[in-house]
Amino acid sequence: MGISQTAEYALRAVVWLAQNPGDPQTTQQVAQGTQVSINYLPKVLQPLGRAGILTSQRGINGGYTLDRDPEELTILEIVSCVDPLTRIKSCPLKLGTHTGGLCPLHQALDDAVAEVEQRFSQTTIAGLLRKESGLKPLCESSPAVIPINMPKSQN
Amino acid sequence: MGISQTAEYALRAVVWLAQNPGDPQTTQQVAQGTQVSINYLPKVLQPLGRAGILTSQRGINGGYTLDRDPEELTILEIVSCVDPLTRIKSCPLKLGTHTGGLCPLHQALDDAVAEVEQRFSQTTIAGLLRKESGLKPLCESSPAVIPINMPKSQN
DNA sequence: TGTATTGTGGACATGATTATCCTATTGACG
DNA sequence: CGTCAATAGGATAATCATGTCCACAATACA
Repeated sequence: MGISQTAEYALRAVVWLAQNPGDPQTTQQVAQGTQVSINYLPKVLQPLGRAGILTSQRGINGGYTLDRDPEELTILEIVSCVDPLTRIKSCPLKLGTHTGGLCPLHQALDDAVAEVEQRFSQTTIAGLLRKESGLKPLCESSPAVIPINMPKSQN
Repeated sequence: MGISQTAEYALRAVVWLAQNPGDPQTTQQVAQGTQVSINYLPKVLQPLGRAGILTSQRGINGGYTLDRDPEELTILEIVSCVDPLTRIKSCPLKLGTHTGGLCPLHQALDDAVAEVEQRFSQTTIAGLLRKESGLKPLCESSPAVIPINMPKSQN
């Protein structure tokens, strides 16, 4: 169990955009910077666009731009766009309709999810960028070196 | 994002077995009690058997028996058998080999997983059974009513 | 107005998870 | 030893997440 690939990719991309404020980043730029497949990345970013988290612009000098203040943008919002946390609202055994709470097992499980939700809602993108852990957010300060003789369309 | 179906099923089954200590429960009994498909349940329980959490006995009067003290058996152990939490050990972008820690993003994500792991390691099956929340762990105190004219092989 | 650049969206391929079913094997008991 | 009850394990299907590719639409710029 863990975070999905898609959510991982979305977070990486948003961090990348936050690190490059103001100038639109093409799919290729984001893909290289975040090590996400250039083919898959657009699929990941589209929901973020629809949610108003980023803006996409076609044509020359187009690309993706972060459309939200990183100080106000949380990990939770991004994750929710592409792979929402699933809280347990009612006992998954569809036995007699009990309107009360959850049984102890599912309460414990949901508590864990609630805890994660809480954490994610308190972690902003700006917070990540501020953090000085020796490492910049995406592990390297400069884009990956592009191998020479790079075949077509790899990320 | 959430817990996998398989892990859910495993937890339900273990709770069921803990509620029926001492007498082996057949696949059918567990499946009915936990509302898990009778076809899939054995697949879920096998890893638990190999891990020594439960014992399976074939033949007449056979079935599954919990082989561990519920006081010492945690949710984490069960989940780990069938769908382990994936901690982030090193930055998933395989850029330059940095032996340091994680970058802030992945540190934040791993912290969340660590928190869940911690919770799960502190929640014992016996603890769930003790809890008096009005509901018994599997939401009902008695097995589900079996519909008459039940077609073959449904759980 | 034309052309190069860039994201959009759909069709399709691949892989993992979830689920079903069938045969083999084990064990108890007469 | 034979028979019935029960799990083990493999083959297969169905579904969803992930990933690839291509034709199209939009945008900037000359």
